[in-house]
Amino acid sequence: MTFTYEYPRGALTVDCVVFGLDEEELKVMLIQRDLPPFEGQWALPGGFVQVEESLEDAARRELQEETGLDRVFLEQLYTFGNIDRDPRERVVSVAYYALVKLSNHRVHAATDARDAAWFGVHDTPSLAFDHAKIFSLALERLRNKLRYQPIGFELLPKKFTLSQLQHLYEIVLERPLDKRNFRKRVLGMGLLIETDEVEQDVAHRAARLYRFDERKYRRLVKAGFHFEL
Amino acid sequence: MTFTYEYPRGALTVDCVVFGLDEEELKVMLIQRDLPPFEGQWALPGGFVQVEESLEDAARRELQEETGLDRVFLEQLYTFGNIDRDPRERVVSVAYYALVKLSNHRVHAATDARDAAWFGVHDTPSLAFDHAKIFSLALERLRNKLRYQPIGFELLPKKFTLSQLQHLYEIVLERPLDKRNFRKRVLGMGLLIETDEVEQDVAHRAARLYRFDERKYRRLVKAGFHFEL
DNA sequence: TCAAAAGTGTTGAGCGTACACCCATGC
DNA sequence: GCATGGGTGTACGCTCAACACTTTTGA
Repeated sequence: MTFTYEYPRGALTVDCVVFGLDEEELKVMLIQRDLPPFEGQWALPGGFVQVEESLEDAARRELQEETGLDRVFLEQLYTFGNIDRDPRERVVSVAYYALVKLSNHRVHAATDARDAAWFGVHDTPSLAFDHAKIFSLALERLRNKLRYQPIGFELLPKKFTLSQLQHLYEIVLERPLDKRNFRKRVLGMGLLIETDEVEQDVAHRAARLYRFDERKYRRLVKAGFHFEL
Repeated sequence: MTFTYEYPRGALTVDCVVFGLDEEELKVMLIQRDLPPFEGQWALPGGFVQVEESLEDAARRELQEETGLDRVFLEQLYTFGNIDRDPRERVVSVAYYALVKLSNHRVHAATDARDAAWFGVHDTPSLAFDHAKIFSLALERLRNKLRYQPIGFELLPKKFTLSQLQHLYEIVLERPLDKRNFRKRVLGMGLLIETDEVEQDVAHRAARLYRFDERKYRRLVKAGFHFEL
């Protein structure tokens, strides 16, 4: 079966830059292509948008199919449409970036490690197509957005310590932060709920666990509040 | 002549939200459609992306063809890909927003006023497709971006008074600003070049004209500076 | 001389930043 | 008891916001 049009049409794809946070590093999920072009090279997960699915649905489907990731934070990044970005034909790609709680998903990546793996963001292999450009834009966006939107919590488990949160910011922004000032600011916003639990199995004083108060955040935003850290 | 593919392909369009600044108001350029669907309704300028042109080229070409605008500031906004956004078939649209110096372009809009016209952003007619959504996202983006990037100058003539600049900010942000604080901040950044000219033909004391120092701004950005107002 | 907008400084409050020590826990 | 990170308060400087009058020019 074929489909015929009066004018030539380019193909449309989605590509996803998936970020996860290791203990010590910000990571990105890459897959190893097993079809030409760029066979054997690493690339961002992604693929063709089907004609009866929305862009975001396509991104989620591809993530699911290629990496096993599901129900992640996903936001549109930019659309790449240079003529020669794919050697085969004209392909326009809508890029998304995703944030995942790596601890939840570590297993998937490991079991399927032959063709999907996490790389430190400073330690990526050379990428197929213009994926290096997409990746670097995503990283820049993440750094900017982290400062004025509470998206960092998407990278942490539901319950986390203030130190974990601080390390997240230090790792992504690549600069040290003062502990007392950080805690003052973050607690001062009133968006963290103190749980009655503490860390387990640590060889020192156990830290208190907090949750992000999503409901309260939404309410405050409607009232004109804007997060900043 | 026809073009045949193995899988069905959606169409790809660009749409442009063009902003201009009147003396008193922020305006948006709309065109009146003279083909179905939505014949006779107002819509954003835009059209199909050709297979051998980049997305930005397509946006510039459509702007030129439909509104006569040329060499404007243009930046990608977002890509809209819901399945039913076009009643005919699947159409994905890459939206751009543009900023123009309205004084330079007022003539074009006027001479071609049957099918292209400026509307106050609070006084727009109902729009075809999902263009109302695109427009409102563009407006939101403009308001945010104005605060931390020097894009406002794109809406003013090359040489402008500090009052014009302040009014621009007041109109777009929709709140009054203190004159002395505004001048202090904006001059304090050192990005305005004082010319030796003043306003002409005003019925009161003529204000000094300034230019934005684009070269210096670029240099500062490379050194880590970030504009904020 | 009047109208209309240009231009100009100071002060107080609140915020961000820098900084060091004791505490709790597990080994 | 010691190593490891958890948790806490203060003081200073700077930036931001509030605020009113004089000057220039053309009509």
